[in-house]
Amino acid sequence: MNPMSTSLSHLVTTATGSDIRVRFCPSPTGTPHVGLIRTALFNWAYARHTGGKLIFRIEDTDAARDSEESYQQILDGLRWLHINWDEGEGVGGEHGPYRQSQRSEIYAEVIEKLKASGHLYESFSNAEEIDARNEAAGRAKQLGYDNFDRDLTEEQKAAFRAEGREPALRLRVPDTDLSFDDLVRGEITFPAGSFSDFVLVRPNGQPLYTLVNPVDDALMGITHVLRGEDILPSTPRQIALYSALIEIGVATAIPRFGHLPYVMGEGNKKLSKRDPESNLFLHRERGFIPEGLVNYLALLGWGLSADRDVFSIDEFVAAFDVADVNPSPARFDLKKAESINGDHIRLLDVADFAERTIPYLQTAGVLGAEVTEAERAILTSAAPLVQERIGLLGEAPAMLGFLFTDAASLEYQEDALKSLPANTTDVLAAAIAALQGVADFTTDPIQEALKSALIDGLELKPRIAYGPLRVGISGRRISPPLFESMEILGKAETLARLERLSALRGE
RNA sequence: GGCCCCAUCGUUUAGCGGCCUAGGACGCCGCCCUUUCACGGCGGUAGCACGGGUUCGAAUCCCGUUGGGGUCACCA
Repeated sequence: MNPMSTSLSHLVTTATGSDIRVRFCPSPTGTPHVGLIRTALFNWAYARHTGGKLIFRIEDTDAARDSEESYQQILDGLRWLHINWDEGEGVGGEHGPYRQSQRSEIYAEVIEKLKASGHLYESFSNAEEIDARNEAAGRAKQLGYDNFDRDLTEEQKAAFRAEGREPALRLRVPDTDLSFDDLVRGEITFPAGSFSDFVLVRPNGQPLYTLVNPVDDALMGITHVLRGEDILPSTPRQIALYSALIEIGVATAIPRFGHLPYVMGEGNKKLSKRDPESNLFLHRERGFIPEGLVNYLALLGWGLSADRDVFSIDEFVAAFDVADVNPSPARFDLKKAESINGDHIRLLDVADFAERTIPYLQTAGVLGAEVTEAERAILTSAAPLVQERIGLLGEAPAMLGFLFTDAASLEYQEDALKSLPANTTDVLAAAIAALQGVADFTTDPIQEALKSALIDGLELKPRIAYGPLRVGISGRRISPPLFESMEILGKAETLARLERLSALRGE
């Protein structure tokens, strides 16, 4: 470390184990993004793993963009994924209120202390003036603020006020290098001059995120800040603020920071709110189950072990350590996510699986709001048949729909009809004749009867023989296993369906 | 442009100096199982960005280059 750098390491928290306090502090704007949820998940897992606490705070200081609806959606999403918290909105705690919009007096007090101690100063420069000065000085204008107002005299300030201008408040940052030891990236140093005095309070007295976020973390005793890597460049400023807060007695220590890698979309860009895959609820609507999505999200920048990537939430918590997070960005791969989800669906207890398909069947109109005993019985019989062939619960309606209708209303899919071979009528006739003779209408006898009539008798290939039957009973080319499906439908219904298709073909 | 971060198969991840002629998973391609589709099983495809060092030995450490990303707001 060079002699010009400031070592603040003695001010950094030493909290470990159950003294660890992490937080999730979303800004309620829009629908929850999977990247946001991944951040929540890692914070949660770290708290649970260490026995520490997770604090849930709402950063609603942007009245123009924040909405109650978005807040409700965040709650909904967290609850769905079983992410709970120990302190904060909804559960209370000794550091409340946990909504920044309700903490104005607290900020006002901190601002006063910061002003009194000389850490803040009045800045009258506006953006145009800053640009103009940079240009005049031959400095790139992207360099931003030049600390121009640091040493304004009282006369100069009075002159600005006389013009009717009101000052913003900036923090005086140290003119030295600033380093910190990132939990996922290791030592990071920002050279002196690469970060400048920044605005904490608007001229109208409104505190900005730059102030309230660290102040709340300090007041709430946050020890570990796990957040997206997009705010990595602002960390030196925050550390500067922290050291000021410690001096005035508002903070006791600087937290440790861990910057989580981005969640990427297609190409080389961050998964944007515009990308449908970024929408948490879209995944739920399509039939991701919490176990599957949590597992996949955990895989974005972390791994359980060298040879396993399907694991339970408990296993995740038991093994998770932010130090093991991979610093490079991860791409959200829907195919892989669905595969993981399918594995979790297969892991479900069959009754649980059946229960979870109900909302999807209702949304699709396959089942009504009230599920009858008869429907439930059908679902119970059919669940094992589809559980191992879908990756998303949203596939259930298409797979099971035919079981909840009758011969007259069954709809045939166009591609299914097209797949019918020329001798369909003969196949159907032979199958009907064979099935009429089956007394015990269960899978095995059904299979035997059809095999002997169609495969042995007519010498058909299974594909040719059973294809028309599948279309006849399900209306689709793809369905749960045929004989089992016939058993569930029952003899009369099965025959009625085969006859209807036969009649249709006879026309 | 300044500053910062990142860099192993198409994707994700293992690897933290010798176990690596680089392992797993998804995807893709074959084959098997089979009443369709799946599931499952077997096999295959494909990667250490480049260049210098350090070392007996480098995917692993250091430096540089290149590439990608982020950030430079009186948004959060």
